[in-house]
Amino acid sequence: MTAPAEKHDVFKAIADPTRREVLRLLAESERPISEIADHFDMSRTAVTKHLNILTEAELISGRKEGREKIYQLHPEPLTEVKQWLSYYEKFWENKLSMLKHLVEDEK
Amino acid sequence: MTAPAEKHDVFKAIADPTRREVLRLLAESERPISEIADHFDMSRTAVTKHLNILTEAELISGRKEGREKIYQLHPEPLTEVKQWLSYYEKFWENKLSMLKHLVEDEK
DNA sequence: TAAACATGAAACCAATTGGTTATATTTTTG
DNA sequence: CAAAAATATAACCAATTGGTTTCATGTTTA
Repeated sequence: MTAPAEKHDVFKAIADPTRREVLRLLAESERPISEIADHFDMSRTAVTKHLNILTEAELISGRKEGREKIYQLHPEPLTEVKQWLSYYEKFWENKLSMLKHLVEDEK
Repeated sequence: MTAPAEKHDVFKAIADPTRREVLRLLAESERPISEIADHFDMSRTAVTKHLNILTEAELISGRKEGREKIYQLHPEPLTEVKQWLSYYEKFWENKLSMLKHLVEDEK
């Protein structure tokens, strides 16, 4: 009803350091595959597979432009991670407020 | 010099839905292995492996108490994910503020 | 103390992951 | 048009992942 049964969820997509680096590159600017691949010490084909996984998680999308395929960032799915994290923030916020008490007691 | 060369990084640790569920359970309260395992449709041994991975990421820790091993949550490493996310927040902040407006309108 | 309980550890397995090389297709460009 | 450029696709492979079953060990407890 809500999510379209995502094949690769965003948590798995960002689990790989290469894919996180791809996201960082595309945050700077959109890029064709070959330019992305140049940043890594692996084959273009391997990079393409990572791009496919990121695409399935809807974190990026590619459009064909002439003989190139240009990929761009779509950060929206990261909100799911942020929401998940927010549940745990209270645990370290408590420690912060405890710390705040300590600090205030010292005044 | 800083981090002790973590074998399993936190991004990989939270990539698995079973492990995220374990974290949620331990957020409620600390629990022995058998009680954690009762929540899943898999063997206790399989759950133990997930607990080991979470332990290596320092997201949980277990102490032996009699014949039980009690695990508890350590959410601190999640700050690494939060920091990573913060880099991308600027990209969706516009959309979030739109959402905030919607929520506030409902009050 | 014997049985039950909780865990640990080892061996094994299928599927997935992350990579490779080789070949084909489409699109410029000289 | 022929060659170069950019990508796509397929077949393959080793390592990792996520699970299993079996057996051993330490700890209560009846």
